[in-house]
Amino acid sequence: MARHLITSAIPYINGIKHLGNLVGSQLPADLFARYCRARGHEVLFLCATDEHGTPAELAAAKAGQPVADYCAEMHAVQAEIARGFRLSFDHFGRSSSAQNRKLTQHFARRLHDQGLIREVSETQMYSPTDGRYLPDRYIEGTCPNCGYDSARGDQCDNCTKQLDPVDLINPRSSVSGATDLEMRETKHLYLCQSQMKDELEKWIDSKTDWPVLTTSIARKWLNDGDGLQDRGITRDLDWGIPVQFDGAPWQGMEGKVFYVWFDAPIEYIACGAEWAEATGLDASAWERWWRTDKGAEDVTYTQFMGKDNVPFHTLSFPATILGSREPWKLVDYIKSFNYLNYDGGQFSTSRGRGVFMDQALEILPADYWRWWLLSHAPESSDSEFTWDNFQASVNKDLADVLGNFVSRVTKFCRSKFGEVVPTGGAYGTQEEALIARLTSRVREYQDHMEAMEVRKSASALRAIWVEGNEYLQEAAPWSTFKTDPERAAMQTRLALNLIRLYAVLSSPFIPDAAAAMLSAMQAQDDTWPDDVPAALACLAPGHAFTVPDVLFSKITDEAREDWQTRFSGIRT
RNA sequence: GGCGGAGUAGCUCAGUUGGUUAGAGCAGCGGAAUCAUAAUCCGCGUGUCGGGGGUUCGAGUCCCUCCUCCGCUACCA
Repeated sequence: MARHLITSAIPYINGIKHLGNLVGSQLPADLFARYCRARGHEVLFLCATDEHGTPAELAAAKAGQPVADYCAEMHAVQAEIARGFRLSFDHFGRSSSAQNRKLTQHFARRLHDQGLIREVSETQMYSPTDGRYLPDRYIEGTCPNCGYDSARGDQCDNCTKQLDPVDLINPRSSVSGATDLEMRETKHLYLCQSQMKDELEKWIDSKTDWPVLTTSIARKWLNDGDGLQDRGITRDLDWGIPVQFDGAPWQGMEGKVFYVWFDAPIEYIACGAEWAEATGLDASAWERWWRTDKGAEDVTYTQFMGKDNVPFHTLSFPATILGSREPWKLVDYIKSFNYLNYDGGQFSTSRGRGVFMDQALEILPADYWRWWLLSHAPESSDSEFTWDNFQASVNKDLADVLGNFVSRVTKFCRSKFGEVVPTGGAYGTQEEALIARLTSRVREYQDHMEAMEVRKSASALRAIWVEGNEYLQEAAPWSTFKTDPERAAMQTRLALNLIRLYAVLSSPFIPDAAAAMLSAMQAQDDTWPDDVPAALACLAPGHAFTVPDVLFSKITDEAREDWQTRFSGIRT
């Protein structure tokens, strides 16, 4: 039995995520976690909300709520949706937790003690009306280059020229519209990533099995321009983890907080501590996952994320871990994803374009989405969601191939033998051949799952389902029943056992349907079929079962057209 | 602008270090079967592999160039 620590990129607290966000991290992480558990491995699967930063403050202000209340509420909303998608986190934490505050301050102090933090004095745009410093992006004005009057402080959307906020003509706050902006001098802490460049590069170079998408992004940041740059890790905000020495004052840093990209990855670790507390365990329970001096030396740590998060997970966070000179667990494998596009364009949170997680669950059960998203996961390149493709894939794979298999087998048995596994008969050549094919296909499925090849895993699983229909077509128990009832009994018994086998194999992808199949078969045994012939003898002659309701009803053309229209515009 | 990714069958996508007639699923066409959610199974693929040029005995794969789309560009997270 191996030990797997699995984390999904932590979603930002600001609003409900869309399907592109889901398929890029949480869902494949869940697939892998469920698979590892099914294979009998020990798993700790963690995710959390990333709660700090300016967007959270602004969203809270817009909602007329204190930011802490807003985050608590949104965390509960996201947790509920995660449950709806059957994301099997061992803990869904919060980056605003006491545990993360403690750990983040601890790491900052360690890095400071190692000489990896320096103070930088810089000037920043301050808005007295808003009572806050404004990130470049929240300053608007007229572009000095093209005259566009809504250029942002970091870049002009019209001519794409990169800007500095001081370049803008008539700058104003995009938060309040205030024009009384002033430059103020402020001090910030920088993490000296440049000092760690060689160490990080060596570490990346050692990861020869990582996907090119992951390492190429990391190398680009390491070597682009002047190489890896030091990075500011503090901000002038109210909402965040105070810049302090383990709770004691940090000279000159009063009123400042850590930047979200410093504290968010540390939440992966803190989430373990939250999990231990929530389950009534002591610190050693999570430290044996996270500290190589306290039992984590045999842990395999896998992170899942979209490609936009790769730099922080390959460079900034490892710099924090390595720079602490403490024996924290470093990531072993990073699985990164490209983007899922929506019907010819991007999913867009700000424009409300596409399908959001809450809306998806309102119109269809989680398994439909899980199956389509995973079987079309954007692994090697960006991929595309269209309603036509979604309807066709789901109807064919889930309703016709798998769902109908369960129906035809259980209903045939009920009509000929009753709702019990029939007795009599012995395997012939068809059955031996089927078992040989299944054994090989199950191995193929496992290989893809272990390699985290999501689409290939889905395709291998589907091929296993198809084997059942092929067998039935060839064996034709409805014909043999007329001439050789014993043989039909054996064929039907085998087919019923296939349903149980499919439930076990399919549960990482479609947990609800898998549970319904097991329940219909009245089977308690859900152990992984390492031995296919044995697994197909699990339901013995005389064992009672029930005919389940339709597992997957089909998506009608009317429904598809309705959704196509409903989700084409702006979310209200 | 710089960097990165992508462009393969009507659709969604595979194509490992260049190597025999470029693949899968869906859709489509033909057939079989009638247990089942009109669900299944079998058979059927000549597609300028974005355009052009080059290297090679051989290029979807390597090099150059052009076109198109997308992402990132360090204070959005």
